[in-house]
Amino acid sequence: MARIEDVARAAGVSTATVSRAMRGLPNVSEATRLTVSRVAAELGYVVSRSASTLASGRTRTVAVVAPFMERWFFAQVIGAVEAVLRAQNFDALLIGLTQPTDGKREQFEPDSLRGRADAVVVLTLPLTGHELDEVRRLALPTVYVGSSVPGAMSVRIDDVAAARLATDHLLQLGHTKIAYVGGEPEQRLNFTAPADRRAGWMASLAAAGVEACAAYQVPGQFTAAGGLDAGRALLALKDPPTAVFAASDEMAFGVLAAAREAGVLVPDQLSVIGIDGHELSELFGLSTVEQPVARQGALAAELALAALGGDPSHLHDHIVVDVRLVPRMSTGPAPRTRGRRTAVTRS
Amino acid sequence: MARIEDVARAAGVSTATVSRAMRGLPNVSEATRLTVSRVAAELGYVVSRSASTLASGRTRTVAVVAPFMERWFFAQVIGAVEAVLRAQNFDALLIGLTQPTDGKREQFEPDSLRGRADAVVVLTLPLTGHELDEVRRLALPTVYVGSSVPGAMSVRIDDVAAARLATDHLLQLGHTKIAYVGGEPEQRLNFTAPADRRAGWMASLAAAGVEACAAYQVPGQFTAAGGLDAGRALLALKDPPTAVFAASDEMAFGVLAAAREAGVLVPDQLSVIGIDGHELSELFGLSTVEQPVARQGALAAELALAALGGDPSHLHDHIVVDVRLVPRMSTGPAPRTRGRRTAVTRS
DNA sequence: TACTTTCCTGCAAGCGCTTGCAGTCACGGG
DNA sequence: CCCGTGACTGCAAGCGCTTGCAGGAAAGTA
Repeated sequence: MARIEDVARAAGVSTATVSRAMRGLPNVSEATRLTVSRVAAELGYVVSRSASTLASGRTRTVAVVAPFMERWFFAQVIGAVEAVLRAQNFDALLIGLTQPTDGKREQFEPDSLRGRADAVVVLTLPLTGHELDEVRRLALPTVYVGSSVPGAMSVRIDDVAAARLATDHLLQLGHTKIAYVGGEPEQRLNFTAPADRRAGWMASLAAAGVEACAAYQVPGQFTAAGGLDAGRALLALKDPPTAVFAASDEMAFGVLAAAREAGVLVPDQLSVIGIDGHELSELFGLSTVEQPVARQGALAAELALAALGGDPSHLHDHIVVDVRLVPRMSTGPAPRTRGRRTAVTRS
Repeated sequence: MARIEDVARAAGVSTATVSRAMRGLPNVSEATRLTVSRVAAELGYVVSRSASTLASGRTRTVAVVAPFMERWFFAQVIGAVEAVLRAQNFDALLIGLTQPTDGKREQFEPDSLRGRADAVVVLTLPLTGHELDEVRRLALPTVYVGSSVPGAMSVRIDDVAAARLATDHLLQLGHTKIAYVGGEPEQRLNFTAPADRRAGWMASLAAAGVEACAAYQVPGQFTAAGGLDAGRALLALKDPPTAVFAASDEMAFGVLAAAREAGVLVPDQLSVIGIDGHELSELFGLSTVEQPVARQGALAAELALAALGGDPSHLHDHIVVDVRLVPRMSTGPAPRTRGRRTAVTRS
């Protein structure tokens, strides 16, 4: 393939000039720039990323670190990040942290990013303190999505407020037996979403003078399958809740399925609300607290690029985007009857 | 950061030996290898990817090209590809082809991959002939997922057979008014899934002696929203179908929503089946033709790695993975009554 | 006219690895 | 005792760009 030298020779200038012309640096005359880019195009010249990186120290690559990129939220965010990066001719290097079967998450090796990325976008990830330190030590612009870490940038929603919004909605409908389906109790340093959402649920209940029964607190792994299990467990209780607040729409779908399975009518006998604004929540009539998912990804990418562009003004931004309650048919007034519910079996 | 020279000096060997030792090449004594790796670890030495790439011409990177990485199928595949690559210490470079608002897909520039990836995995993508040629010209191992291209490797399902399977299922239930919700009629060279699935549908009907009514053929953009529109259109017909075969589960969800919206009972008045095996299809009782999505991604990555490993035996593999029919509650016997259906409104 | 400035451009020294080729050393066979 | 063999290791020439510095021409100033 054509090298910069070929272009230089063909254009009758030095490689230095070609380099500068190709990158739009200011100290190149317009005439020269035109010649160079024409010649480059003719020769099909493409700058060698590795050579350019080696020489300049810049990679034009942003690492996107995410667990479970299969999940809706992550896929949306990654898509948005990638789009913004691509528009600026930056590359997105995907770093997935798949959970091996032994249950322990694969160790994240921030060191391996050294020299491979100019910035890092970390999606809601239960990092250990050690890992956080390592990321910090990389000294790369870093932006967290879905959680905030001191000293880095972040984009997120107010999880506590979002959870309160959802729970308040249920309270206003007259519910008092409100369950929470969330993540693992595990407390990783910056994996605050599950804890925060639970906190919001508790705060909301407390403000209404309702007791947060421990049995109404069920883990759902943030997956639909987990939500299904959680829903089953809740509906099997002696005194089942009349409403469920799931910390994600995917878990809420699981709860809906559990209800259908048990012949429990939604929303007549059970109200369900989630958080996310999942594409399918509208179709399935799931009430939810919608968050701007793609926008968070785009913002994260923009923050990273701004930092790379040398703009230091956002280096400590902690952007909190707004959420909004979207009531749909999965939430309704609390049932009047106080007695045991009768399971109604369909089909 | 530590350079290879620092390690060499500290270990008392040449950089050449360090380089070989770090990569596990055979011609290094075990003792030396141990010393080198110990010293490297102590110094926190990390090989510079760019220098190594520049010198060797190998990038240890596989480009993953995908449209809409937000969609379920793509997210799953990408996740699987990434996991396999990471396990072999390869990087996944995400190349998204977002559709700009003007409707035309962003031009894919295979040339830009030159020198940035050792192999390419292309996910079901409506490439133009020109783009296909360019990819071919890259002379990199290329594997297509979801479609096959002559001269490259591929992993896919038999779309025609999958569609027949779905349609046959409906026929066996006694349906004859079977609609097809698919993609755009647009015929891109290797974007054969929509056409193939439609062909399967037609073949199945033909084999059963049932006419494939043109009005029963509706585009659904392969999205839930598109499926909703399609479902609405079908249900608004003078003579609506009693069954719908959607070319993807996401579209099928849309059809289900349309039915609910119209008060049409599933499966009593309308049967719906999709293709995919979407995570939520089980929860929502959607009958489907399940395909091993993650496995296709993993296979694709493995093919790419095998080719990079110098194994030429798979260079022209066209792997076709099996699908299986998973009947659920969204499909049932065709309604007996031949007259107009009465819309039943719930809630 | 002589001297700054301003603008462009070229020189050449790297950036940090990889690898073909040429040793070096210890051994065993002739 | 000499030499062929293996098994390692080191030399040094790149890989294809970027960039600090210096040179040279054109334009402005005195």
